[in-house]
Amino acid sequence: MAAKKKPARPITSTAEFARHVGLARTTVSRVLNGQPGLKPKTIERVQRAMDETGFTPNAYAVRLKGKSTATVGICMEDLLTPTAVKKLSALQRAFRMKHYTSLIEVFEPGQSRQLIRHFLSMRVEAIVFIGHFPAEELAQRIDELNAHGTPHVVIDHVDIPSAHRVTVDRARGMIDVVNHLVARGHRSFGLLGISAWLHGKLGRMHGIMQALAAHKLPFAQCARSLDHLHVRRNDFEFGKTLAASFATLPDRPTAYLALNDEIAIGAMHGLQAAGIDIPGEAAVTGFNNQEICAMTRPTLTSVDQQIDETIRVGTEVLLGQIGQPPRTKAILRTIDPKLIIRQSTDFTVAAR
Amino acid sequence: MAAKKKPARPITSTAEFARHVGLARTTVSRVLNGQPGLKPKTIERVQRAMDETGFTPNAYAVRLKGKSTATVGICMEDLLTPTAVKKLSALQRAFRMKHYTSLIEVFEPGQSRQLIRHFLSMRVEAIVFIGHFPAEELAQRIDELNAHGTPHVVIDHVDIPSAHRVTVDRARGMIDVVNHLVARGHRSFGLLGISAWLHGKLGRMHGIMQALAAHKLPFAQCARSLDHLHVRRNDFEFGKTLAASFATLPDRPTAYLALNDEIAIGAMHGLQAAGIDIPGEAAVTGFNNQEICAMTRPTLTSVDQQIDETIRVGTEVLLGQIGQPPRTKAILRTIDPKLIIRQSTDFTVAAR
DNA sequence: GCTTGACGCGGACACGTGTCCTCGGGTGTC
DNA sequence: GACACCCGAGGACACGTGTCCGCGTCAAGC
Repeated sequence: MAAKKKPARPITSTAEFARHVGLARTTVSRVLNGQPGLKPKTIERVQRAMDETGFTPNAYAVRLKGKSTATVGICMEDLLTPTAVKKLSALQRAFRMKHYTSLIEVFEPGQSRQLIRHFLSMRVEAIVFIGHFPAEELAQRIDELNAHGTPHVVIDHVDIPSAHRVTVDRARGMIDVVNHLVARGHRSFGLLGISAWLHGKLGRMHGIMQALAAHKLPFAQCARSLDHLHVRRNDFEFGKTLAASFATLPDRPTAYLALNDEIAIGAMHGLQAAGIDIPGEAAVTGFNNQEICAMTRPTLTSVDQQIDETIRVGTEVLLGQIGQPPRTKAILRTIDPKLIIRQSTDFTVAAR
Repeated sequence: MAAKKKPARPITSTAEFARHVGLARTTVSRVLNGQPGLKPKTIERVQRAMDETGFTPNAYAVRLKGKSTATVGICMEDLLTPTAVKKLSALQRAFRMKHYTSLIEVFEPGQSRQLIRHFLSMRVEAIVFIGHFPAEELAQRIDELNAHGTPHVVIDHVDIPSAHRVTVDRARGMIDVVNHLVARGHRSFGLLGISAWLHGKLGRMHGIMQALAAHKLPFAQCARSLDHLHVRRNDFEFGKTLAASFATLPDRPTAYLALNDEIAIGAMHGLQAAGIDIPGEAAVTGFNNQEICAMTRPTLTSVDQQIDETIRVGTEVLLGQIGQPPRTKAILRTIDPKLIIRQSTDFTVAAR
């Protein structure tokens, strides 16, 4: 097709390329940048030579000279959390649509300073954080960005007051969950991986307490956690282990609220292994509404994060800062989640 | 902490920064590049000023001048396939360890040429492809890279003869699966999403045929596919739909081999919904051995891709090309998968 | 007081590009 | 044949950095 020859050394500069085509360097440059006043035949000659030689202008030289880099940095908690990666995917697509290039890197505790410096040295126009991070370390990075005047937005991690944040309202999600379970007759709740340190008023715990209070159910008596018995993780095994512990309790709860779908599915597995029927003897809820929720036995009630909406708002917040004077007040936008009811809670408990 | 002041405009050049510190630009540059012959006190003065001002040298200017960009391009099929993202995660970590920066982009059919040009303009030292792509389009890109002299490696996609490739031996995986199922007494097999167009000798179909032949089981009579009845996808729903179709057959197979775990789990769901017991009345196998396999009911027998090993070999192949004369012969390295047996196949069928 | 280093200064060049400018050659028009 | 006009050539500068080199300054050692 295009590239037939094997140039021992590829052409690396416009000057060299222009010599190869038999034109002046400036002429080639004007073709590449679409300037007017050129004979169509000349343009076509350059195009063809580019295809043949595979020459590409050095982006570093272009960006050095040019005003804008059209680049954003994306800092990920990790690349293994499915929902975080989904957000990354949506975000990267959104930026590509707007002709921004994304630099994607993973936040390593203790190394974040270097990472941000790398982004800044690449002259990114903005930085996005996706996921949960060590709070004080992130807060330092945000303060530095604010001082530096680089726009940013933090998605999901909510307890950095000085940061612009976009997050699903997890409290709202848990309120919906609790209301649903209470309506099904449940009065005792096991918490799987949900702790009070999770993000204040928008956190899950806050929603649970608020909802229980609205139903005049005293939290201390109704809700129970066994997280402290095991090493905290966010995967199937953790849920399974927790469920095994709950199964041994004489007065075990009838409903189980998990931090995420993985823990919920693990918990279902653990409860079922102990001979407990779901949803007949125990209800279980997840969080994130991953596709797998519709494929478990029973299918899993879960809370949908509305990722597309989150990313839409996130890019809006970010692009709204570019080219604007720095905002004095931090932005906080919340997204309403959506409860998806499935079989794992589809059983009404007889009132005691 | 570090950044207290709010400079209206951040410092953008070493010259400006040097003026701010009260040193010569060259002196600052020598500090930044760790050259000898500097008073410790001077070094410390520069360090402190960097922390205070948040100044970072312009990477574009540095890379323009410097010899090596220490950058690799990673071209992903998408960011939604869990196993592909796992490979990305491992690969990015591996490169970071070797002080390479990764540029991560998604392959869009029809846009791949622009993408590779972008990588080349960023002067990447090598390019990795992860996943499955439109074959002829990828082949063109590989030819261009070969002509250009840019090292590459393709992970997973195997039917590009001119490309350096690393892949798990999927045929080997299916041979293990079939042997296992035959040993359990199965003689009839339903194929879920597995087609002959999948990659020749290393493809799944080839392994299945080879294994059946070894057991003197005629493929045409033993294996059956209903893929053509539905729109091909790779998710849970596709498996569920296929299973529903198989369930209606009077002489349905006793074992089901799925393209991946998602289809397998969907199929289990579909079969169970039709009242078919697993593994009592039907065996199901997946591929990829994702964590979820241990959490389904029953747990799912699957084939582990050995991702870490794949990535290890992949980086080895890639780094072996950098700085070397281009190889005349394409490299093909295969990784042996590992069958993980679980409940979904744990039942021995009575011989007919 | 003189010599000798140690250390920092500042000029110079190169990297590859975009853009502006002047200039010249070719073409078409009347 | 004279004129204007179009289009490309080529010189110049700037972008921010790394590096080399000669020069000045300051302090310590004799």
